[in-house]
Amino acid sequence: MSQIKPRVFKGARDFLPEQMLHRERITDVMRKVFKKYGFSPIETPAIEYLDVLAGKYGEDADRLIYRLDYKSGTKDQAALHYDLTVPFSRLVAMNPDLTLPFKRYQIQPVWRADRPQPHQGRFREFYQCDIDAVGSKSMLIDAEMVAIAYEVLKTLGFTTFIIKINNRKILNGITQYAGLEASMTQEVCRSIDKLDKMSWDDVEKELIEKEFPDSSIQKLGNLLNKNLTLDNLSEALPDNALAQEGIAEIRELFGFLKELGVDSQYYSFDLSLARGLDYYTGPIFETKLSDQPHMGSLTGGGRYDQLIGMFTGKEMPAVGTTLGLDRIFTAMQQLNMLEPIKTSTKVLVAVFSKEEMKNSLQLASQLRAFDIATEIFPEPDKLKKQFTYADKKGIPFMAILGQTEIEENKLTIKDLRTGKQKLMNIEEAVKVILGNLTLED
RNA sequence: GAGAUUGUAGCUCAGUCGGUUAGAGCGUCAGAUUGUGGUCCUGAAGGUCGCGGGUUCGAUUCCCGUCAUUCUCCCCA
Repeated sequence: MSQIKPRVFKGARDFLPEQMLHRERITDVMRKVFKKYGFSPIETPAIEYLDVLAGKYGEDADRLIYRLDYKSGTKDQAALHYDLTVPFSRLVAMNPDLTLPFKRYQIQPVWRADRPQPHQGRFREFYQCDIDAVGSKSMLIDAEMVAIAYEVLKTLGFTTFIIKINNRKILNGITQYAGLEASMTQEVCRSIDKLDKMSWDDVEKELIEKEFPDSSIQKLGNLLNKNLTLDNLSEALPDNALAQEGIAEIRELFGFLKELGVDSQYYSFDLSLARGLDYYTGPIFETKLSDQPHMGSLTGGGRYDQLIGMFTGKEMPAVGTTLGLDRIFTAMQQLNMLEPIKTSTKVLVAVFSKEEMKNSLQLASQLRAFDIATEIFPEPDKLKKQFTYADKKGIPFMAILGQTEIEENKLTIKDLRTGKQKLMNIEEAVKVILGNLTLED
């Protein structure tokens, strides 16, 4: 018989319970925080018409969209969504009667056809956990994006992250100040972006290689060869309306962050942050781990006031951010933040014989009525085997209900972690399993 | 897309300066008084040495190609 070699698609992964339990916990934290700020869930199809997606992200990213063979080359060509922001914008365009501001969250996988790099948390299939709000230009919404990212990461136990904040308007202003075409912003940003890894001298060399005019490079150098604060930058560009507008926005945003109670050691203005996606128009943010520099950004987002207009012809302000589940999960693995766990079952009810099975089933029902995650061994078997099963799965308690217990109308509970066990009634057993009572010797 | 790295048991890796039956640890399974696991002991199963070709009396080992993997750059969640 011929066999097919089982394999997973490159850059995609299977998740076993020991991973999924953690991933679910992470998204549970997110959902809770998202809802706390008034965001409501939506979902959009994994598949979209190519023309909905194409031309929104920029040339490089467009190439990474997974196109589907189905009806290739026609207007109806399909593709897997590359992110959740563009499909969401499409949805907003198709639902003009949404009550504004509309705040939604969306947790779904997205697909990108680039080279996987697991160590950096880079995959072809990965989950984005998006929050976006449309219909308001208020910097308070932008601040909420940062506040939510902060709260989620903090709750998960991260201590070394930094949310970098910049503004597309400032970057455009700098390009303008350097006497370059607006279309060059992307290229300038690409070099500016490297300032967190390279010195200005090295970036300058690169700009020379890219054949930027000397005068422009010099002007860029004046701004970039030192770590500029927002105030320094403002003083350096007194006549640049674009940059000043961007600076004012960031100041307002920072003000809101302070009032929202976000600890200022976890965010900062960073001129070297230059997010590549084409659709950003205002503030942009990105989270890095200072002790995991190889790891890609954990979160990223920004304001995109023009994107929805590409579908409606009418400008509609919007801002959002995405929390990268796979990045967060991978970082937590690498930082040993995840306790090994294989199951959420709290107790395994042993089964002695066919006759005593109904007693075991009854006990299981009683325990479940107390919301205790209970498993029952599916058939009578040697106790040893049932213990081994519980031990391997990491189930903390065994409930033993044999002839002796049944006669006394009690049961034996054993804590597999300590090895202690005791004959008791059901009420007592519930307390022990829930951790409200400790087994004594 | 550019460069580098590695490919031997389910996993992590030894090893053969080219030579007969390729090893270990962990894991898996089965035993040691049929109401007690995780420690210990005994035993067992499990490998076309990535694939194709070349050199050779002989290749898992050397050479070429190929596929795959991982890492760095680029970019991103």
